[in-house]
Amino acid sequence: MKVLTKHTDYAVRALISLGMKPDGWVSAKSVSDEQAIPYQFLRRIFQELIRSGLVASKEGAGGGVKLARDPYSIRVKDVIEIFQGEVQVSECMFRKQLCSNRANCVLRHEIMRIEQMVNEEFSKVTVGKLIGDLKRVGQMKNP
Amino acid sequence: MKVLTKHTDYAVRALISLGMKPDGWVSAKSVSDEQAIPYQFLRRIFQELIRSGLVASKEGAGGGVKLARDPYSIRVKDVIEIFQGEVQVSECMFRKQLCSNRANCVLRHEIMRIEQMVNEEFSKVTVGKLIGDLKRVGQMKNP
DNA sequence: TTAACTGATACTAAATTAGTATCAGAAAAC
DNA sequence: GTTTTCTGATACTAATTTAGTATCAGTTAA
Repeated sequence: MKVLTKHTDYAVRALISLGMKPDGWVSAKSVSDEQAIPYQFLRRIFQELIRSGLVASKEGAGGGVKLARDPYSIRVKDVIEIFQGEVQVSECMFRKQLCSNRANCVLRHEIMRIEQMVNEEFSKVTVGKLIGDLKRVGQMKNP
Repeated sequence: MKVLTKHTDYAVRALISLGMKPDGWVSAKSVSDEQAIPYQFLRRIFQELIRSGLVASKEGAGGGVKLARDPYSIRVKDVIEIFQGEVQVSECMFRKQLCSNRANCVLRHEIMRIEQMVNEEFSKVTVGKLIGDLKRVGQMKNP
């Protein structure tokens, strides 16, 4: 069971990459090269991130992208929701077939509890925190 | 982001259904009808559960399936692993590209921590527990 | 011997994920 | 003022996973 898709994976890595170069515009091409992410794929990922307000862009030569917000305000949870939708443990288990009373269903609470916990965990991890960790350990491949 | 697939969803519901009728063999057909799970799909799900040792089967008329183990020993985590493989947050994020030293990577620990937490949560939920909850609330549709 | 079952396996369809390609237009550089 | 470097938008294909169907063989009880 793979929780995160390539979209999310690449997006987080791209955001970290941007967050480590806070001055000026960075081209999608350079991020693509640095992180070994297919260029056209990354372009579309950036477009989503721009639409969602996490990234700002500037057209034309000398343009590019950069973080639009404080790295510590960008949570992995936000990125997941952009590319994979809200975290849902199961669309229907214990909801359609088994429960007649959704509001008070004990099982639903069980499932919701796990959903909430997963969400909380992914909320705790921010791009800023990841950059901090990376700098502390000094393991970023191409800084 | 949907964490559980239909395979897992149906399997858990089928296991609950079996767990609520502990005496004798139950046909796949009756579980299919009761839980509104497509018959042939459910057949294949049972075959997996049988191979994995969670369910026992008996061929021929009067045969069918039943739980092979104590319902409290069957964890949702086990079912997930049968149909969706091990819980993995991300195959490669921070593993291939960013980390030069896997063993000591702080980020890897971050991800691993979430993986472990998810696994623990799904381990806490057993078929027996779910049946207990259901009985307590009396909300199983077709008991 | 027939009806009710599982065992095994091959197959199709739909949805999601991953990746590519192309054209238009903006801005800087020359 | 044209060329180069960039994003905006969008259409497209390929691969993989998920979901579901169909069929035949063999077993057991009535």
